[in-house]
Amino acid sequence: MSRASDQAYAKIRAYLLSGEVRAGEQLTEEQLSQITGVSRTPVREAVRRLEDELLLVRSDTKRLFVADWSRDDIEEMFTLRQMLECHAAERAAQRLTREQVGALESVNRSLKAAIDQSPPDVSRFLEANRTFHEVIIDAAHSPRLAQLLAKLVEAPVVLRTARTYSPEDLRQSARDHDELVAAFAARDADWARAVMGSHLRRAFHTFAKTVGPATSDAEARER
Amino acid sequence: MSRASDQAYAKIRAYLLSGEVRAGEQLTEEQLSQITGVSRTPVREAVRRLEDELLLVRSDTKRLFVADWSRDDIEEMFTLRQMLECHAAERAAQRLTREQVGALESVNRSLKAAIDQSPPDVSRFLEANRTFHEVIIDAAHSPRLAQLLAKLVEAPVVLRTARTYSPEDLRQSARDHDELVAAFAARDADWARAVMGSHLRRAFHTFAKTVGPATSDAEARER
DNA sequence: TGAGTCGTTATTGTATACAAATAACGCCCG
DNA sequence: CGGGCGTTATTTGTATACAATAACGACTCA
Repeated sequence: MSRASDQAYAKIRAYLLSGEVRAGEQLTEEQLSQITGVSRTPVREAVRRLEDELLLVRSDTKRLFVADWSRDDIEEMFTLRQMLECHAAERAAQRLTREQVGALESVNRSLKAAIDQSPPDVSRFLEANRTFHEVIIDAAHSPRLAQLLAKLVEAPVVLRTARTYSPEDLRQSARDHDELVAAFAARDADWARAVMGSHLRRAFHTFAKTVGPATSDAEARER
Repeated sequence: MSRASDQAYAKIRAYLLSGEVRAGEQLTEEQLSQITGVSRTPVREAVRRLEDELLLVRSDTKRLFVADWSRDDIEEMFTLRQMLECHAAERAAQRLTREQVGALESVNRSLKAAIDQSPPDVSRFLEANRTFHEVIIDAAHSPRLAQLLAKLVEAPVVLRTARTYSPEDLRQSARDHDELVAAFAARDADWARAVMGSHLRRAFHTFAKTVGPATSDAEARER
């Protein structure tokens, strides 16, 4: 993408995740233009991307607000991600080359190395994790699937960056990845799908523990 | 949305579907600005939406081209839509109110009326069909799911508008809808999912008949 | 002849000024 | 004192000029 609008995108995103701004708060393009140091034109471009990722939302009259993700929103997002990424794993199992499986192994070695440091290198872990899932999605050879998933994956990954992971959570992730690699090496699509499913569903619960309890549809409607 | 950029969006879309322009052809923002009668600023906004819907694509150097949907692209899209819309049907079965089920029945009556005209009123059929699926997606109470589906549904529906449907295809659609209503009335999520699955998969084949034969991954790579 | 480089033209990206729409405020009237 | 209404201020939307970048073609030098 273009230089200024990319820069704007990155800065606004960082700003949203920094905690300096509360969910539901109004922002103006002018403000963001000052924060990012570029004019409103690229800011508007960046804002549209962030709207698409649901980090920003617009009121019915086009005013801009920081999105407010409830626990239900997050669960919904994980559910959709699981559905799509299980499909990706299934397709990938039928299409991954030997080299790509090797690449997955290598990425996962890096992921484990990040865990084994003390303290664990969380950002390196997240990076390796991201790459691992990316290779699978690429191997699924489904550009639209990749595009849909990109949207879903972005939001929570970033919300997550600030969170603390228990070493056990990290190790379990690594074990899941190992099992995925085994399923891929065996070209067993069902196995791959199943492992991916439990991997992501567990990730949701790990994530949800720090957010709060579930609400029923009826309760949700009251808000 | 805003007046000029909406107008630009509608006009460009109509232009793309009119057949005046070939797949793969390059377009410039300037051209589109002249066609739509608005300046490049709202054109750029419209173009972004159309890129998102994959009716336009950009080269690596940001030049703009008319997207070229292969049969494989279309199949991929239908597969994803099926996955998501089956999920929507399942959720809707657990959430639809009596009134909403009544609304579905009513919409489907209108759909049948459109078929029974001679000649069948295809645009009325498409409109009723669209509404029918919309009610279901709404009832699934999953805004992100709705958002993802909106993207997938848009492209083929519009490509389709010019096509001819056989009366038998239309009647089969109506029967599927009837069965979906029955599944919803019985609150049987599995049934609803299954019917939705076959409904959409058949729609794909009906659609694909007019496009051409499938290609293997290997053949696809050669292009 | 063919690859590489420079200059020209076409196209996209950004800044800015202004127009339109919307919210906020205060005023008047009941 | 409260509610509707008009005015002002804020915010988003659009047009336009200019800057940056990429494609194209001609020319040069092996």
